[in-house]
Amino acid sequence: MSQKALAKPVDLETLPGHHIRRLHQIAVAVFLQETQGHGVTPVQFAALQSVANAPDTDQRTLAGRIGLDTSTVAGVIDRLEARGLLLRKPSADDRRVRLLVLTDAGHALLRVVAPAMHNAQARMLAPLPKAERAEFMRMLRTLVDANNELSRAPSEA
Amino acid sequence: MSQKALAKPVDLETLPGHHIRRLHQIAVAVFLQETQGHGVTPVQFAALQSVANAPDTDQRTLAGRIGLDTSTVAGVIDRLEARGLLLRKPSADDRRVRLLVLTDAGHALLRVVAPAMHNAQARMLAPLPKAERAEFMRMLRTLVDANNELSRAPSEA
DNA sequence: TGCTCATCATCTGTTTACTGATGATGCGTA
DNA sequence: TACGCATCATCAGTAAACAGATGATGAGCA
Repeated sequence: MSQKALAKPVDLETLPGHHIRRLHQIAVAVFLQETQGHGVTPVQFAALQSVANAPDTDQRTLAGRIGLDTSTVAGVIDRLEARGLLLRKPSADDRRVRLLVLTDAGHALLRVVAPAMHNAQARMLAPLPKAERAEFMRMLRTLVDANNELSRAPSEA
Repeated sequence: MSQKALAKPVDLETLPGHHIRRLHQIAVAVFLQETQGHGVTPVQFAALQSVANAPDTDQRTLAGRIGLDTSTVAGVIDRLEARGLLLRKPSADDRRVRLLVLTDAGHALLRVVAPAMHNAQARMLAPLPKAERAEFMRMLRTLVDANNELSRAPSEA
């Protein structure tokens, strides 16, 4: 009876969270492999592309669009600005705000990286039979949308 | 013609990697919410549970089991050891190796946290109709298994 | 036996990602 | 107009996650 109670074994393989973490690691690895040489991370790409799609947005809005904390965005933008890919312009309307715009170098980089990025996305889903890929994406979207408000920077509709 | 070429717009919503990143953020947030007060992260839980399942494993093997870099494991174990949840014992056979074992406190914590962790997993998949949850898990597993060797610390079979 | 090579753990440095706090500014209302 | 509160960006601190390098040890082979 001096035997201490041991924790019940739990198979990590049965836990969704565990696989989601692993898949995220893999997604990042594939992205970096395909875009290697350009020195862009998935998050940096998302930030650049989002600013390209909608110039002159403030950092808070960008954070909402790509699903990041504003403090995380600050760091990401710091690095992109340091590399001359994007600019922070003061806003004429509100002196708290800094509006984001791509530089020519930023646009050029996006154009070069885009095909590699699309390859990465394709490679990631390739192990699923073609018919199941859309299904997987649909479920992924369902889960993200439904739980959206749980992360600190919920994507705004 | 002085017009510089702009990057083609890309909808981030169509990119698997983007949603996978978001879902991972959500999974972590739900886990922390459910286990709040115990101060355990998902990765720390995985490390503890894995050592509980198989005591006396070295850090390299643990890294493989939970899909982490050995350098990442070093940090995770540092924090768990500092909290007295686990011990690094020198191995009698090989002086390079440090074998991991849970302390009583480690076992106790696992027992307390396990139900909360299971709640978190259930909540995460709840937005999918019951019938689709197993399907989602199956696809997840397919993708992770197929791309396993891409991450730095591939899980060993 | 001694050399080379592999292996285990660790360290440094970078990027994401969060919490919680702070400074500067804007805005509504008393 | 002035006060209080909200908002935008940022900072400090902590935790994952990687790459690449190093130190200590083990193991096979000449």
